[in-house]
Amino acid sequence: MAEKYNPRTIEQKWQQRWEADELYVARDDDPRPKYYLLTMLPYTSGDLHFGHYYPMGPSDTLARWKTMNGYNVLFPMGFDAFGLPAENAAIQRGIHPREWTYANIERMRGQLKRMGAMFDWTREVVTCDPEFYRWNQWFFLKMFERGLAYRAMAPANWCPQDKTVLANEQVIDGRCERCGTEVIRRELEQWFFRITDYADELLDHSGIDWPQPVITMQRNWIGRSEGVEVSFGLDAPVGGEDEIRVFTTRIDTIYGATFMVLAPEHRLVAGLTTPDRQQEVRAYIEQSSKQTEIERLSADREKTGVFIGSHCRNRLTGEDIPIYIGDYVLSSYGTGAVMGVPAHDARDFAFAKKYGLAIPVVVAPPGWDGEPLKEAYTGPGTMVNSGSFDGLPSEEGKQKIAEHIEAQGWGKSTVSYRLRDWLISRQRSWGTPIPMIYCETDGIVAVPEEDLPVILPDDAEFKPTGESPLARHEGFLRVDCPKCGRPARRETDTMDTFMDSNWYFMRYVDPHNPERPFARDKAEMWMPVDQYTGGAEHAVMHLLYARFFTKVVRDMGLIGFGEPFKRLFNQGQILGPDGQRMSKSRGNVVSPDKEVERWGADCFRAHLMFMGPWDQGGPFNTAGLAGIWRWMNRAWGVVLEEPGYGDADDGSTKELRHQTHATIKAVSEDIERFGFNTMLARLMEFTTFLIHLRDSGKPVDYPAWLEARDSLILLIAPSLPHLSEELWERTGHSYSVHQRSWPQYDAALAATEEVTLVVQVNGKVRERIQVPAGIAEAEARDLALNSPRIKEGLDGAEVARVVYVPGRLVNVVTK
RNA sequence: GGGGAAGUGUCGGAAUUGGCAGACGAGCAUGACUUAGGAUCAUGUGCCGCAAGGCGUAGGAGUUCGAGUCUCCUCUUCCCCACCA
Repeated sequence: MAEKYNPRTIEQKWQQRWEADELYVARDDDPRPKYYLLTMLPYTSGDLHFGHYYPMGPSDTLARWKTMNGYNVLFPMGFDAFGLPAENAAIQRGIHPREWTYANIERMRGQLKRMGAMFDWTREVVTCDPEFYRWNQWFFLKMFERGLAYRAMAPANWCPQDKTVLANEQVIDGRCERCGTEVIRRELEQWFFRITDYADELLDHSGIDWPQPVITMQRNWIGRSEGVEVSFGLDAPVGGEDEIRVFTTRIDTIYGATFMVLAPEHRLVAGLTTPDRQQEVRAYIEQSSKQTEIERLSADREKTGVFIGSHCRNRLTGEDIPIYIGDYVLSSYGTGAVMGVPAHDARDFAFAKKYGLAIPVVVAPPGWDGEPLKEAYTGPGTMVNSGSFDGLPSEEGKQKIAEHIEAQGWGKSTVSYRLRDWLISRQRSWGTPIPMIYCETDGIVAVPEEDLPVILPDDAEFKPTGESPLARHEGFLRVDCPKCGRPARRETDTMDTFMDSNWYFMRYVDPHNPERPFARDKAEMWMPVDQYTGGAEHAVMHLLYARFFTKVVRDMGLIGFGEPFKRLFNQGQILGPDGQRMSKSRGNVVSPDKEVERWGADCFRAHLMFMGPWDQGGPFNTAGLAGIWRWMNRAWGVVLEEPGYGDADDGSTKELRHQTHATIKAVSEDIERFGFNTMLARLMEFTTFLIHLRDSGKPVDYPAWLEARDSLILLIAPSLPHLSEELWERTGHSYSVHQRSWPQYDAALAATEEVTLVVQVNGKVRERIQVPAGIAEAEARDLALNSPRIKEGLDGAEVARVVYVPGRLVNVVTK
């Protein structure tokens, strides 16, 4: 009786040996073709949880499988370490965020190692390490030089009591989470990246193999719309401007524009407000400044607005229309002004109803009889009440009116994007300092490259005062102007942490380079990433920013490609046993550490893979774990306890070899398409087959058994790295199974010799006949038609036609 | 309101191009074994029916010799975005 399978001793033993032997260190000078497999790095929140385990097992399986297929695989890991949770934890515990973060990294690294993945830890990247974030600063300077980083006003959540900026998650029901004061939106000067310069290029996903839903979401996010920017005249110039510009995608409806709505923040509002309207307008603006994101979430909230006393001219109709302000108009989209066409826009319709404005129809719905509309008609139709354009189909009218407006010099066809420039300033202290200096004489001055990195101070005090520790840290704040040498002050804002994830994968190729973010030859050797895996929640933000940044780095001449990730895969999300997202407050958290301790890393990883398709996710259950456990023990047993060898009959040896090669084929195909659950099902079937053969008592052919047994070990190596290594050693092979080649199948042996021919009558299955795989059509038809059950089923009915699917099915259709 | 994904036994799920619905695993049932091991082995397990047979992939229609798969409508669930002019 062989020794029993004991994951605890085996897993620890091999993990130590692999590490000592540097088995998984990727070499730059390896002659094999490269394969860069990247898994999104974890945020250093504390413990490794299911959300981390679920993506890692399958990607490690891929990495090992690629290695066995002859690739020089780069499979790095790191830690996303900047961000608000560290600051909050620091305030709560009265320690520096660094301490908290590095302690978490220590623990998480240990947990990741315990998983037994082939991460190359020599390339670990930690984003809060000055050796990493100095290059964030360097890139920022380069972008500033290129005009891609600029400063502008932008609203932020502001707590008037604490005098601080709040992140969205710090605003609870419109109030500051600390002091409960009502939060207002306040304009602050902040830094932006000009991502809109790349909007059109970012819409182009050709040449990359990404899931269609992600591409669609990015396209919607960028939100390109074609329309016309057209101006409405003002009688008297206001602040030097004598018109109001609006953007519209429905220029065909302009004859129906009966009012104008400006965003409350629009620059012309003050000048256009008449004295008698001052009070009401001021009140409305103040109220809308208190609109928080949360309040704005309700789209079907009543549309409100205030007339500001002035009019502007619809140049096409020649009529003057009233000007309102309304908070449903956003200053950040289009021109911050909207022409109100109540008949053909649902919001404008509601607005006109509420304020008693006219609703003239200018695009007639099909079959319209001239009656007033009960709701806005937004579809195409025939132009009416539109001067010389009457009678045209509205699509054609769009074209004609646009031409007319351009000819008159009232506006032009243009493109508008939903995408806005990327606001990267964060009024936080646990992030990359923005390397800028403000000097009274020289204005905004960049920190000279040789002075990088601008280091986050170690001794900043984190106290719940609501004020940024950097702004209060004299040593950090005070600096001499690099240009004139006079006293100046540093920028105290830090960068959005998406800056880190923009390029961390580039740093992996050359993680310790002190001179550059990375050496060009190493970048060219490893990049772009061949396969990226991660959660779908990053479909737009991270994945769009990283694409943008890669194009910027390309335009800087540092790399020769513009797309960072050739293939993308989104794994699903793992939920608690109750189907809810796991969280401590719900009490449904299952600790992966405990499960690993109990069953071993191999078993736990395999179970997560077996639960269902990787892109699906779903509720975790421990029930099925036992199934994997049993299978692993059966595999252990069948490998180590041999059958009785001898002169086997031809049939059984042939069947054994067929099963072996068919399994290799199926497993290879499953892993290729990330079908880990079906891959494991195939391996279970193969294991059962081998056990039955061994226990049948019949003699088994020695070479065929060895082929089957070794194939089984090799096929489970990517998914059960420890168990396979142990079995490989115990069957007398030389270390390491993870350096062996993936088994190849013989197509002839893998092919089945006999198939089941399904015979139907009028689409209903009536008979199944075993036939040779290569059966000729005529023979199959004969067999089917002459089968007694079919004759019976036909019951004398006349055969109209016979459908034949080669090697599969005969369908007899009666009249 | 817009966009995306999905709905198959008791449960997780399987089903290359439309071609045997329910692989594999869990659970359950019966039996064997002899143990106290998260045992193992055998058999069974979609529903109705004694049976022959019929019915079955959220519901309804359609295309087709044939639909879990394709088309349309309805319902349900999950995710993302959200007044985009």
